[in-house]
Amino acid sequence: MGRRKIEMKMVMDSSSRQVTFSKRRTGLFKKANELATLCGAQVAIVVFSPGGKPYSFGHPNVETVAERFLSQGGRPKVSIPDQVVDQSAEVRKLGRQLNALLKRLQAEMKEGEMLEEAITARRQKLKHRKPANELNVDELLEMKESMEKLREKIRGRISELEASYSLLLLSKMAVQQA
Amino acid sequence: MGRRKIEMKMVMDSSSRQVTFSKRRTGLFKKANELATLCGAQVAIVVFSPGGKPYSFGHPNVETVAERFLSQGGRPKVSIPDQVVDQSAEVRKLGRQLNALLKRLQAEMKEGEMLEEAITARRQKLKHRKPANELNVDELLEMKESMEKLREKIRGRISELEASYSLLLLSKMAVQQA
DNA sequence: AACTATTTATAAGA
DNA sequence: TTCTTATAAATAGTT
Repeated sequence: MGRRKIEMKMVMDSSSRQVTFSKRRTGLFKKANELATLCGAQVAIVVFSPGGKPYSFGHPNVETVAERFLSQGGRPKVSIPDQVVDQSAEVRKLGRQLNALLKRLQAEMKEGEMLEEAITARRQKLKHRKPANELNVDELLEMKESMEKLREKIRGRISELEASYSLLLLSKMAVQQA
Repeated sequence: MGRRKIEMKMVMDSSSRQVTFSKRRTGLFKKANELATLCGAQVAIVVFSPGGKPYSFGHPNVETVAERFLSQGGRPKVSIPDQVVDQSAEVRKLGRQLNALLKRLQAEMKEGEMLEEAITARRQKLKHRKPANELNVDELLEMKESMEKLREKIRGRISELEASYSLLLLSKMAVQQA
């Protein structure tokens, strides 16, 4: 007797389920490897077995995919664990990246501050030529714009921070696959 | 003509490669979904296409898989003495705090957005009573104030983030050295 | 772990 | 991208 069609529902027998998991995980990782080889794509996979054990696959390796995700911050939010790498080194690396992000964020906030000061100064000058309680709408718009830009930048940085943070923690929790 | 066997090498024609990628990525994600359904497994996948676009799959979703790494805490490579177990719990605690901080930060940025919207709305109302290109200084000051408050809050959160992050790394190092 | 009868995935072609 | 089809590949049930 050969293969039979099965219903796409949770396999009830826990023993069969474990066998199915093992076979299909192997198949999944093989497919992933073929996708990477044939197309030059980078792939990272994490799976928890029904028994709760983590397994992972990465091409060329998980850290590379993780770093790429960090640096270009793809729209989808994704996180990855690790295989057999030196964990402490990886953690430090991610840590440095996180710190760099924080520094950039702070620099950008300072920049925003300076923008605001420039606007304030300009407002002071204009005061000499206008009634004290009235201001040009252009000024307000300019200020609003700088505020929006600042917030946009900060929002972007926070997304990056969250991604970095997830990766940092995941890499710490990485477990070697048998 | 139907399917033919292909060599497991990079597909040379870039157009065919793109087609192959698209088909196989679909297949991979389908297999991942079946693995999750049949076995009750949690799965997360990230793929970069040859063109550099990120794709992801998660069951139930990628964040949940990440969280699971966090909460069930994969143990460090080195066997841990009893007292260090408490430390890894401490690491998780700090991790939760850091997450909470990020959430608060985002909430506050949203709040700042709403403030700005309120001001803009009010400005629209005032336009009916004043020349179109002039505005009350009170408005500007109010806007400036809300902007400063927002920035102050964000600055505070970043300090907290940095502190938490440092503690997190320190705890991690302590665990690894033990 | 192996073995196959079948189902499923997919390379080409349109 | 989507569909069709011949065929390669994966795998459910069994040993």
